[in-house]
This record gives sequence, structure tokens and C-alpha cells, in this order.
Amino acid sequence: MPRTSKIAESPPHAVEQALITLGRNIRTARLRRKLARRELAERIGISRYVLADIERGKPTTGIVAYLGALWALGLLSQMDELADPDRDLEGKILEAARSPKTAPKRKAFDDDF
Amino acid sequence: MPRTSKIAESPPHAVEQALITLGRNIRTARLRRKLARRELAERIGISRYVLADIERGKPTTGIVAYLGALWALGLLSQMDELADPDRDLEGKILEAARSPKTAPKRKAFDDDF
DNA sequence: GAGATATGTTTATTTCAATCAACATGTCTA
DNA sequence: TAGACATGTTGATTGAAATAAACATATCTC
Repeated sequence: MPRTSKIAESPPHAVEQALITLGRNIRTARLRRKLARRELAERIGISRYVLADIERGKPTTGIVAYLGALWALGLLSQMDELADPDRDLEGKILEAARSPKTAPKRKAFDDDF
Repeated sequence: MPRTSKIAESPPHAVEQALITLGRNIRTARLRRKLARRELAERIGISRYVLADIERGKPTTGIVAYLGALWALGLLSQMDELADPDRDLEGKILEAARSPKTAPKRKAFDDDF
């Protein structure tokens, strides 16, 4: 993450914690499967050093490396639930509280690009 | 992700899909809250360009930027469940199937650094 | 004890991710 | 119609992310 962004320099505590937990979970899953770093890293398509970073919860590592790890461990399916609009209670409430005509929309209902 | 890793060059379809979905979900959550890119980006601590990348599901963007977005939207709590060892059914089975003495452990039960 | 394997650490090198400025487009409101 | 705002896009800059080699340490097996 060159030309460093503020969040990379000092992430919020909650984010740091989430990363450490995620890294530890990935490590646990690897050990349970009796996979060496080198081997799992190769399956993911990264170097063993990056996998070490992931297990340590390094913030600036590309998200594709993290998701690749989950994928290689067969744990990627859990991603679908993350930030699922159907589960975003607060967002739903906010949306419902507004009248039909709102926001700076593009065309109609939007969500496309 | 300079000196490009293989997974960054051509991520597995499942990973690409997960990223696109995640980005779309973040976008939906932002729109529901009536936040402009510029404003949410500032709260996260990134530039509006990176937030645009995130909503597009760019693979090589640092994970801290993605998690920062979830954090700023109040959706970070869902992260705890991701790759939770308690939910890793396959891993649990593999572990249980092994005899007490196993893997290349460090000291004793391990999981520490 | 010897050999094999796994991981941590350091150093050096290279490449592209993140930023910013500037301009274009599109939408909403007065 | 004009003005404000949100977003897309392009080009230039720069610094950190990912890699690899080499060595040290620790654990397991024979």
C-alpha cells in the first residue's frame, strides 16, 4: 500500500483485532489440515513470507491473498454473509425511514455501475 | 501488490466473485446511509479513489482498506465469524481423526507465536 | 546423534498500489 | 437554465508490498 493511507499507518483497534483474529483462525485451519506454510502458500499462489504475514494479521497485505487462503482451506463460502445487505439492520432501517425520492442516485434505483 | 503474486494476476473465480459481492455490499450499505464516497473515504482514512476500487472489488487493494470500510459502516462485528475454528467442521474432523501426537508442533499445543 | 522438515529473520531488488490534480459527465434543486 | 454535488477517468509521482536467497533455530523421525 504505497503512498501510505492513514488507515494503513494506524488502523482502528477494532480493525487490528479483527485482523489478528482472522490470521490466527487461518493458522489454526492450516495446522488442523497438517499443511506446511510452503505447501499452502504454493496452493494459494503466494510466497511463504506473505502467508506468514497473513497469519500475523498484517494490515497492508492485499485482500486477495487473505481470500486466497480461505479459498485454499475451503472456508471461502463464509464470505457470502459478510456485509450482506439482508443482514444490515441499521441500513435497512435508514432506508425505510426515507421517502421514496432520496439520495444522489444515478438513474433509477441503481446499484449498478 | 508489486512483484506480483500468481493469485493477484488471476484469482480463482470463487475469490473474484466473493470480492465483487463484498464490494457491492459495501456500496449498498454506503448508499443506504446516504454517504458520499468522499465522506466515507475520509472517515475510513483512504482516498475516494481507493473506495471506488473497493466497491468494484479490486483484488490487490490492502485488506485494511476493506475492513476499514466495514468498520466505518458499523459492519465489522460480522468479521469475528469468518474462519472461526469452532465453525470449521472439516478441520475439526481432521484434527479429531489424528492421534494425540501429531504435526510439526513448536512447543506443546501451540497456536502461539 | 544425524538428517529432514518447518519456520523465523535479514537484506536486497523490483514493481505496482495509493495518492493527487484536472477535467468530463450526470443528477438534483432553485 | 444555472449552480452544486457525486462520480468516472486519465496521467504523473513515489514509496511500500511481494519476492528470493541465505542463515539460524526448533522439532520430528530414524
